Amino acid sequence: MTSPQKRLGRRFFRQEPDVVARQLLNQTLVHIVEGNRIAGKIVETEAYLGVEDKAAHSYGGRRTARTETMYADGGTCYVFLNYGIHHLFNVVVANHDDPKAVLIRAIDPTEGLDEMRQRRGAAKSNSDLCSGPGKIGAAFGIHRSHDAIDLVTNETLFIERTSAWPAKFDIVECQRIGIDYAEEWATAPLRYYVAGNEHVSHRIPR
DNA sequence: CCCGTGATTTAT
DNA sequence: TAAATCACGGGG
Repeated sequence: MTSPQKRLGRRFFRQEPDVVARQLLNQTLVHIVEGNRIAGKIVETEAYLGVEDKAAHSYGGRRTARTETMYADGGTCYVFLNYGIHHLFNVVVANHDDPKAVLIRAIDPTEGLDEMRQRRGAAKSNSDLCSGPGKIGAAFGIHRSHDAIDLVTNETLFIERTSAWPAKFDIVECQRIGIDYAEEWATAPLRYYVAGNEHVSHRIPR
């Protein structure tokens, strides 16, 4: 059962990306598929700062068919296909026409593990189900038809508040993954994860 | 470590 | 119209 007031609302998502990225840790992503709840706690995120950030799709104000969603209001979800295979789930933050986002990189799965396993196929252990952004897209059954959905009002895809702020756990900050092309932005400490959590993605930043 | 994958973007 | 790029993951 999902009470509407348990969900994260517009005010939460209309903050800056580094703030939302930190505060999303231990909140719960929910996707209802054919009446079943697929859910888990977010344990790793990355902030993408918008027009100034060379790692962001919206760098320099780039506005194309794909990046258009980044210009939507905070709370909209931005899903894009990466390397031709992986569907990456992001949350647009800040305000309309200010193209900032947070990438959800790892989740501690809590509900619907059997359905996740069916979609992930090869995955065996729980910590292999959602320990990376592409794995999350597969495990949660998220694809490009979910792009531009409003997480604040949508009936089947949303984020529930399961953690208070300030957080009662330690947060590790380090550089983001897979953006070596981004020059001085490649080393900015915009990746956040729950310290010691076994579900974070294991790739080491160089 | 290396490489598939294919839509999107950018260069001719 | 063609080429390059890429918020990754799986198998060695």
